Amino acid sequence: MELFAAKGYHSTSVADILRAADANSGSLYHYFPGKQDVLLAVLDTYHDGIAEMLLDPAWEDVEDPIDRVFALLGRYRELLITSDFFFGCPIGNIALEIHEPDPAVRERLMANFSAWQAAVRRCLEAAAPQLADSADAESLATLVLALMEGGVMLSRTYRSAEPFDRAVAELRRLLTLLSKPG
Amino acid sequence: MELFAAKGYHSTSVADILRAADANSGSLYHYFPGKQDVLLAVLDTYHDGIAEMLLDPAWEDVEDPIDRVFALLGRYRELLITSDFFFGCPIGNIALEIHEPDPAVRERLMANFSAWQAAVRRCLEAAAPQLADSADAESLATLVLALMEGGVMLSRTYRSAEPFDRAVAELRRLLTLLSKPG
DNA sequence: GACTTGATTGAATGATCAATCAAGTTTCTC
DNA sequence: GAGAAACTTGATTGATCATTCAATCAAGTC
Repeated sequence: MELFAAKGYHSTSVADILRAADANSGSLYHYFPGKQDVLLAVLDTYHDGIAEMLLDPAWEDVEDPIDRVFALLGRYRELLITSDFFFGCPIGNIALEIHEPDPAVRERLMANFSAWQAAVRRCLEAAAPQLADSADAESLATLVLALMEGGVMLSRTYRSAEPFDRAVAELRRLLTLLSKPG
Repeated sequence: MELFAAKGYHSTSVADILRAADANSGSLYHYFPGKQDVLLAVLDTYHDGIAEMLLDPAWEDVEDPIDRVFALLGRYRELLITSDFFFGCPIGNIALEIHEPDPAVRERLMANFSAWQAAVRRCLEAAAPQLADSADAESLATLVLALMEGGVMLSRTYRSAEPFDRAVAELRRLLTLLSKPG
């Protein structure tokens, strides 16, 4: 079902899904009204599994909230490297691929983005004591998400971790500058 | 020819192109070997016209190099708003849409990204006297590009300028923190 | 053991796609 | 102005797409 992540929505034919699932078209259309509903189910699965599939593994050995932000970003870096820059962020891919998204699709995309961003925001709120009072967790979390999506896009295009690493390095610098002295 | 920006590459059929160009299929295939070569020509046009079409208009009344960075970002914000969040960054769209890009396509995408980033880098280099010595123009320019692409992606999905504005606000903060005191 | 229900099969459908090509028209060349 | 080259036309092709559907099958239920 993670074909959409690899090939995108439009480029993944129903035949591809059937082959991957080892099923027949009739079966698919018995369970799903159409191809888009398969996408909805995939997006819901992502959303429901963000903790178990993404956050928990990334944060297993990381306690410090700021380190957790970078551990999360590290997951995406790792995915880029190990897939030879083939896989990026599945949500981001679909978000840019579907240009006039159905309300149901857009709703799921937003929910996924929001859940990711909320996880980062909670980290930054937990790190509030270490940060300058003027630091805005919500706004910073948006920056982290935008930077991750953009960084993944660039690194995938260049087939090099360098753009991603540079963007993350500058985020590190921002958070360092926002750290309370002492 | 800017259909690709609106609908993306795959979603733009050759028939769409023909209708927009008021031409027939035979004419198109007289000038282009195939659909992908139309995309290459569009990407080259973007690349060749980045100064006249994007940078010059954005910077007409802006001299300060840091202000120019934000004026450039403001262009994308404006495009989002005026198109009712329909248009984003055409290069970013295609970069994420084409998952296994032909080398010729990928080369053009990289060239477009690099030209954009170089323009920002030159601004930051011109602003070097105002900035802390440790500021890295190349790395910061990558951050600006990633942030723009990610911010546009989010704002398009949410159909709200808020994510874009938040990411830009945090960039502003970073550059403020990097400014030399006095 | 007759009947119902839900799941599965895979060929068929019709739409759409990029690309082709033979026939026609314009423009250029001398 | 004749002939060649460049360009245009639009119907056509074959591939691929999402979707449908009549049929078969397996597992309960009374």
